[in-house]
Amino acid sequence: MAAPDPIADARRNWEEHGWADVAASMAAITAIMRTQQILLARIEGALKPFRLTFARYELLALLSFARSGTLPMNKASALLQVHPTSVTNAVDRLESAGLVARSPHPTDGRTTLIELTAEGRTLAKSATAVLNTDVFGKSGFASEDIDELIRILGSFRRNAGDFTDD
Amino acid sequence: MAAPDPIADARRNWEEHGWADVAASMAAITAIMRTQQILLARIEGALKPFRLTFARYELLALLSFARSGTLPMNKASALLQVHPTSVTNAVDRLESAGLVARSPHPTDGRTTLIELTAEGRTLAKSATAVLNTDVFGKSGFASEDIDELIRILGSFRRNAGDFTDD
DNA sequence: GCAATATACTAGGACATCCAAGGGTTTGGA
DNA sequence: TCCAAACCCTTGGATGTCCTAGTATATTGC
Repeated sequence: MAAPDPIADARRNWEEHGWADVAASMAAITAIMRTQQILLARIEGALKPFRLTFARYELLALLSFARSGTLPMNKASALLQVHPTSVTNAVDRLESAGLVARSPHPTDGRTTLIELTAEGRTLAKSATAVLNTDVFGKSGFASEDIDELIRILGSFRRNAGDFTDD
Repeated sequence: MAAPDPIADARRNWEEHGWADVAASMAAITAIMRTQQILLARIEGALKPFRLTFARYELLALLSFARSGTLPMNKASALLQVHPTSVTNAVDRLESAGLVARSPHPTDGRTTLIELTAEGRTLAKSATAVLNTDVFGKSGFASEDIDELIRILGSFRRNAGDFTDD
């Protein structure tokens, strides 16, 4: 009836095959991968009733916090840290659902602005409430561990060039 | 020239909109998502010369550690913690590349065994060496932080039902 | 022994991500 | 002024993941 930890198994395999020096690092990275998978599944589950995926939700949330309620596509791509084509894809679907609208940039003909519709704003608010209550509010992390995670992962991301201190 | 941290921005937004109680949790979870994205990109980059993706590499590595060099599809699905159709997909491509082979289970007609070919075993070994040297060996995590991550994420995964202590 | 239930794998479809390439718009240096 | 380089978005293609069926094989219970 035992359900052993596949990551602990992998670590043992690494150690037994001459890679003991990187076994812990491998285990930590694999654990991050798996944790992300679990969290993403929870998030997608919470968003399902809203007919939203996490990618689309993130875009809606980003727009809802923008002062003007609009953002250029490339800005959204940079802030969400995803490929521009992923934003195109998300906007296509959100636009079909009537949650956002595209409009040309007033002065730069290359740029397209994304704008939240009233319906999009309402849905973003509802989805955020559910996400906060059902996922973030019940993450399963101890609160000291949350601070540790933010510190460790923040250090990693800064080191990876994800952002710089101004 | 500042490149502020998008996650810190999001956390501020959360706090300013009445969700201060879950803002830290949101930030930690978002950081996990982003860290996974960065790590996955590194891994895929390291595997590119081998014409392998991470999903396919994981399957090869798993097979290379199996005593007999073979595993039933359902076993692989359970150990990799992915959907059975994902394994079907990976095996299809690995089989096309001549790295694994399917064979019927000797006693259970429902089951298909995946077997590593000689070529697959060689490639797995080379890819592992590169991954260990270029990714796991240069993760960018402090070694005390690696232990912390393993502890925190291990606790989370156990809590999430990912595994049980025997 | 045979029908009902359970298990294993695969086919088809929806989504998301990235890369490569193409067409339109701006910008900046000759 | 004018054209090349830079920038922005979209299309098309490859992968991967999951879900929902559907087919085939095993196991169970009466």
